[in-house]
Amino acid sequence: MTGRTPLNSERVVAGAVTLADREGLEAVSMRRLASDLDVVPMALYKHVRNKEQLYDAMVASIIAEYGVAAGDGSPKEWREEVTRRTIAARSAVIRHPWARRAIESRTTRSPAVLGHMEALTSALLRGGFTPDLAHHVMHTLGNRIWGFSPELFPGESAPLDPTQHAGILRVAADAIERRSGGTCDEDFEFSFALDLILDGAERLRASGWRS
Amino acid sequence: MTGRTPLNSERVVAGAVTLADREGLEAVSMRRLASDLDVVPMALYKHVRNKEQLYDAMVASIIAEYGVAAGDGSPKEWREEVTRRTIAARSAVIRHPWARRAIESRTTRSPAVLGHMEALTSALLRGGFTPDLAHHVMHTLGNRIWGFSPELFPGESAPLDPTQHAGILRVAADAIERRSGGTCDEDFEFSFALDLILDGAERLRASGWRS
DNA sequence: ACCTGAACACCGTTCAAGT
DNA sequence: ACCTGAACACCGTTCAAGT
Repeated sequence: MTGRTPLNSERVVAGAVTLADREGLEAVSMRRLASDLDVVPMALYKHVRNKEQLYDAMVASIIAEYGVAAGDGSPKEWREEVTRRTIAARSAVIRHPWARRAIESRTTRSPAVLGHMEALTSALLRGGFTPDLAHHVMHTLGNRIWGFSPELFPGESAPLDPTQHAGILRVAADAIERRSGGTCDEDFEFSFALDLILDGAERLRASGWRS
Repeated sequence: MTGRTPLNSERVVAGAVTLADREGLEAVSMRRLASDLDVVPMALYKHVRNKEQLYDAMVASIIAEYGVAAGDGSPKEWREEVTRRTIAARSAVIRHPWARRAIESRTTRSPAVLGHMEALTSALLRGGFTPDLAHHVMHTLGNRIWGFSPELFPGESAPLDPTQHAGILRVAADAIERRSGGTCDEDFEFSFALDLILDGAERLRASGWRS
């Protein structure tokens, strides 16, 4: 009964992704994954060199989802292209909450990573940006190109009580929480930031910016 | 000889920071820290509840450096204030390379975290931003308020060879690496992004932006 | 009352012994 | 040649036994 379906790297990686989706990244240990796959721990080492390389493969499989979600139809106007791919990345990262930490922990430039960066860069170049300016704009977009919405305000759940935090101003607490406008809408924040940055980029491009 | 200087929470946290500075965050284990402090592992639990709380304390001690580095003199014009504090944060994070991962792993809103957010928010409010717009601008600055410069291009060391990556365009590879302008200057990228975002913020403020 | 050695339930990975 | 149980060197944390 053990090993009915023979193990291969795809099954290993898919198992790791499923496990991370269900119980978080910290649940993904070689031993636990092996037991989920009904296999002895050592068997995994036939298909992945070590745990680091397993993480690499998990990240690659998530980034592959970016392109799929982006549709990849006919080439669009640069701004639409950048927006579409970035939002696609964001939706993949939202589907796999562990992906953010996993992506940030990687230090190797995988083909998947490069492919995504090239798609965005090419859109900017086609849109008339110089290589220099395109590079700076990519940096300004920063982690947002990976679909990360900076979680500025960890633990949003508990309301911020100024009386509990010595000296914090009521008006500042309100601004931090944006209590006036109800709860903070992450989708809105993401596209607000994207628009502000792309507006700035377009302005620099149009004015012929040089370093 | 063991326990010559009696242990206290400050010594525990300082020891953890030193250890992380020297050997990285992953070297900070309760057992290893205990042995560095010439103490039995269990002794640490008298001063920190568990490892999570030790991380909390390490992060708090780093964020405390932000304010120190920022000088905290007389109140400045909003843009100078935001820039100064953000750069101060960046320099602290550069001094402690593990800090970024540690800060991002925290989920509780500590007084140190709140204090930094309040200082930035207050500067914006004093500068004439509405609480709403101040909130959105904070989101747009994103992780940069913690001094993180998004490491877009992991493994920058090895030059990007287009012939090794199927289909990547030479011109895109150049833009990604910015080979034309020499190596990528992280300091320049950080202040370029900061300026672009603060320019955009100021424009929205001046035009009386409303959602 | 305080302190701590041993134990528990885990890790990632190696390696030698078994088929 | 392949597979894998046991082992190694670690974890964080608990707990009971010793002073």
